[in-house]
Amino acid sequence: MSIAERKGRQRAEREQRIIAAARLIAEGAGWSAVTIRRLAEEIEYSQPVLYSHFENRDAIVAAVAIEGFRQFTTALRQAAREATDRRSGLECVAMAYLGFAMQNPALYEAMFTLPTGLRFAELETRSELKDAFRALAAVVEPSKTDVAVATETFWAALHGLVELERSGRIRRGARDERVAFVVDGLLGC
Amino acid sequence: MSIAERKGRQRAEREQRIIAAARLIAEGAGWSAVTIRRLAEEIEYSQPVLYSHFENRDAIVAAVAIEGFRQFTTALRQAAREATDRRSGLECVAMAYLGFAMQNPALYEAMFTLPTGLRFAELETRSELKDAFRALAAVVEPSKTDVAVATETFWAALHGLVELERSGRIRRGARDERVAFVVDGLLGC
DNA sequence: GTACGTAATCTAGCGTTGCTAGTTCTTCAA
DNA sequence: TTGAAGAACTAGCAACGCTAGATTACGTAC
Repeated sequence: MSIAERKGRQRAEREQRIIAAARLIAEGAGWSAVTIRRLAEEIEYSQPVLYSHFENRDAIVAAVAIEGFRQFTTALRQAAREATDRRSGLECVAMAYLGFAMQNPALYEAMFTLPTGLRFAELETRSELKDAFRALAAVVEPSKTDVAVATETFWAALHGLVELERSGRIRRGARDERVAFVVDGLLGC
Repeated sequence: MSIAERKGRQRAEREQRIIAAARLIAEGAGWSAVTIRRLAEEIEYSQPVLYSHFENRDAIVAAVAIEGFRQFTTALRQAAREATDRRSGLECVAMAYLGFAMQNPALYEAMFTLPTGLRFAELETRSELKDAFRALAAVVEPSKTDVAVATETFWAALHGLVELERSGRIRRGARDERVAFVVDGLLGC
């Protein structure tokens, strides 16, 4: 059995190399630079090999996105741990959210903007995606109103801030004030 | 001069036909179906003709987006006119915002997601884009805090709700509750 | 009315993309 | 040693954005 095990291990390693290469290229030159040919060259295999790992290009983006959600959840949980009270909990998580998105723009794009075919808000939703939502819900939790609604709205506000700031639709620089505004709004309810 | 005028008129008409075709195809089959070849076929001219009107494909998307912003501003202003008090003003505009995005998904995508090279939050920002922001600011206006910050945050929350709802990341159906949540937050500040 | 020069338009094709059919090579068990 | 099964490669298809160069249409001057 050890031969089969070795093969499986090598295959998994190669798959990881594909995902890592995709993420690296995307972060350096944008997702349009992530082509099958470029990835094949990077892992030193021919193009059809990639299709034995992933159904199509979107599936590669999806794999990067899943990895991103794991890292994202970790970042949010750590931020929540540094908080002292409810207000600072919301603030820390909000700033961690924006920081993550700004420091990993291509990763965030894979997670939220690019077509990946990932399922959300459904039964078949992958655990990585549910965990991210729960990490947000954790700091919203002690709320009088519906926690699900509050978390969804909190999430939407943060996602909107990310997208509008990154596309230059709102001013750079007033980020702290806007976050404070969101937190105040949430605390008032 | 009338010959030159006629030519200019016909040229402008053809440009409008390109924009209309792009929008129609995008709304029916997604932006990936909007190819230069397809547009050329639609207006019954060869492909290079399109490049005498627009620098590249992105410029066509941008033209659709500009048209979208005009229509968008009109919709927001009309919604604001139907309001009786501050709360209903925010609610009406918020619902009009979400309604517009959901009824014209491809148009909204051109306006906010696709690369168009449009300038925002700058001196050279086109009037159509500034007008949309002002229509939002109008209902936020009677606020104690910084109106710019409040408007940007309001906008971000609405944009986030659109994107998360459309990509299926938050539940369908609880839209009204989330809008109420946003409005409550804004009124509390 | 005719010839000419400019402007408008088209044909054809380049380089790149995602993806795949068909072939060759490698590996392992009998 | 040999033959089957699996793994990987070569080569190429159709479609994409975009453009150089040939061709046609048209307004103007004689």
